[in-house]
Amino acid sequence: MVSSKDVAKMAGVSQSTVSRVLNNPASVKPVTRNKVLNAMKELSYHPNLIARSLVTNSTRTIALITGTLYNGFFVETTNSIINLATSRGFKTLVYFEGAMKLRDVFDSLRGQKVDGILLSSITLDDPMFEEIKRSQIPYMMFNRRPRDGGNYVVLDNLLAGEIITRHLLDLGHQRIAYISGETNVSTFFERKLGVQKALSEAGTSLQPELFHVIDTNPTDVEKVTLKLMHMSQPPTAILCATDAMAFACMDAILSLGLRIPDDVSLAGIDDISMASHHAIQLTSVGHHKFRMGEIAAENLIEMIEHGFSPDHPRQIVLQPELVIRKTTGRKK
Amino acid sequence: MVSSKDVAKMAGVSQSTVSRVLNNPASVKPVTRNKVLNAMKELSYHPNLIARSLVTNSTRTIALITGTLYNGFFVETTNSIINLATSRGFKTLVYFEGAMKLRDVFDSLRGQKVDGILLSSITLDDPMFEEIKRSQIPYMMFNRRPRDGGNYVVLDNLLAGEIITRHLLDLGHQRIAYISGETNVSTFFERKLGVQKALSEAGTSLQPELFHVIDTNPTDVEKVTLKLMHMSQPPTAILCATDAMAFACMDAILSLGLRIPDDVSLAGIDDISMASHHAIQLTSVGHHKFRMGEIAAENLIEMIEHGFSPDHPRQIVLQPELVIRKTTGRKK
DNA sequence: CTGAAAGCGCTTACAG
DNA sequence: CTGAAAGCGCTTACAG
Repeated sequence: MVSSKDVAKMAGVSQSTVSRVLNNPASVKPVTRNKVLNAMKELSYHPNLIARSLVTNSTRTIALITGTLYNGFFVETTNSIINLATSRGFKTLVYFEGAMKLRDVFDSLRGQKVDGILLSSITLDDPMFEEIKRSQIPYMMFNRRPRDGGNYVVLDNLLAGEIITRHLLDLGHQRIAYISGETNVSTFFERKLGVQKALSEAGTSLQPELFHVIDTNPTDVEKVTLKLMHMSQPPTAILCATDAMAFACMDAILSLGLRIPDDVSLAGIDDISMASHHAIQLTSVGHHKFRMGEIAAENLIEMIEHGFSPDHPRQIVLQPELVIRKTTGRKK
Repeated sequence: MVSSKDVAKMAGVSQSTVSRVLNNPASVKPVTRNKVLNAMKELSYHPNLIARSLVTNSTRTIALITGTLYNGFFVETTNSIINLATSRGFKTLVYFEGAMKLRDVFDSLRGQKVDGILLSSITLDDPMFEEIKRSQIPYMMFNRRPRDGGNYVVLDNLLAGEIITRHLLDLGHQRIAYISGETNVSTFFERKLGVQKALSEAGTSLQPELFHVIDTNPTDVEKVTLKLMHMSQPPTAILCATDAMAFACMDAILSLGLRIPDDVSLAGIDDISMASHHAIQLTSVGHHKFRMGEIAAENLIEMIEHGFSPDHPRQIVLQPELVIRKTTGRKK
């Protein structure tokens, strides 16, 4: 491998000068600079970024710890995060939730000297939150947040749950099923609170046989959907805690030969882009245009470049918007 | 930051010994080893992987250069690639096609000392291909390949194009439109060849007014679909070169109030998982079960760990399977 | 504007 | 089984 020492020798200068033309070209005389530049080209020299990182203690790399791409929401955030990071000259190391324990990912990240961390994968009372704060590495959580404190950008999930439930109530639905993910996660915890709030304001409540907390994978959603629709008195509307779950739910409903919304109304939360496809037309509530991924990445990079104080956390809450499409209808 | 020197001091041993308990614990006496281990825990020591990489010349990191996640095909490969890499102890640096020039990505990768490269983003006559080979970095291409040579895993795209076209011909369609991506990319080049082959075997050919080569983004697909359906004599079937394009095409057809397949048949290529959703039911041809992403990652890691010879390239061609769903029907 | 020297935090022969 | 020394390829004061 050709090193800056080789370039220096060929150009007849010192290694320091080679380093300068790389990092502060204005500080070296044009004639010298050109000699160095030519030697670099001649030897097709590529500076060893590892060596540079060791001394500068910066890698221009961020880590993204995200929920699975089988959830279209994370496809969108992953896409915008990586694109934004790239445009700002950062590389992105991607980790999927569940493939490794958060604690191991985090230990590895410390050794790797990433400049910042973006994560969606944190539970309400996650013990890792303290460690992350203690590590002093700039971080930004998105979509989910710990019970209190920290830097994050999230949807107003309580309001989202409330709005979408009220929409179903307004259509005359009384038997509303709610399929949720585990409530040790802020999104599911808060969305459920919103659902309950809207129901109680309507003088009713979440009925135990219509409320299911499950793993969010398509198979489990399908199973519980079949169970619901096979009840002696099935729900007239099903609300899923995410659009990704609503897609799986829709798949199961249609597989039964039932029609949406004629036989059962269906709604989701997140308003991901596939929801607007003409073959889907899912009623949902979300924040599509606010670009949560970009907000997260932008704030993180600002913290990396301009410093941050733990005393002034960045807490951004996006307002949800109801988007009524074709999967919800008046109760017959 | 606490370094191995601090650990050594606290444990009363040399830095070499600290390094040994990390890399070859069996070679150090249990008593000594425990003293070191305790010191590490006490100081909550995390070895600096950057420093290690500088001397071992290995980063346990691979780079993935992939097409956009707005194409569901790449969602699936990205997901399986990162999961497989993680399970083998590799980190994954992700780059999206288009966000940076391939040449810049590649220059950056050299400096970063990634252990291997996985890329879908290469054109038939891409000048970068020579550079990649010359760099000696293990690499594996997937989905697309250069005109000749190299390590890759691809679908038999010609056969795929042929099979799906024959399916449409068998249903009695004669006015078959074909919407393709740029043919300087192997997938589109070969799929088109397959389409032409099937048509010519049926005594017909690709008619210029029904053949469109466009950028694969949804907006352009929708535009060309509208143009097609507004012809005085519209096609009775539309074939899209990828499922992702077919989804956009479907969206446009449905927005016109037309029914699929009653008014027009629609088919794609890739057989991505969303194609089987009951609200979509897209007829397609692909290799779903062969897990292209995993094959690519597995081969790359094998090359990294056991070496590779440019004289024996790894060239894997997956056989396509036709999956007839609900979007294609007999010509009326 | 440029060079010599030290140092970033590891690993790796080498010697004992 | 363990330690002292050198070195990986850069950058960064410091001096001139």
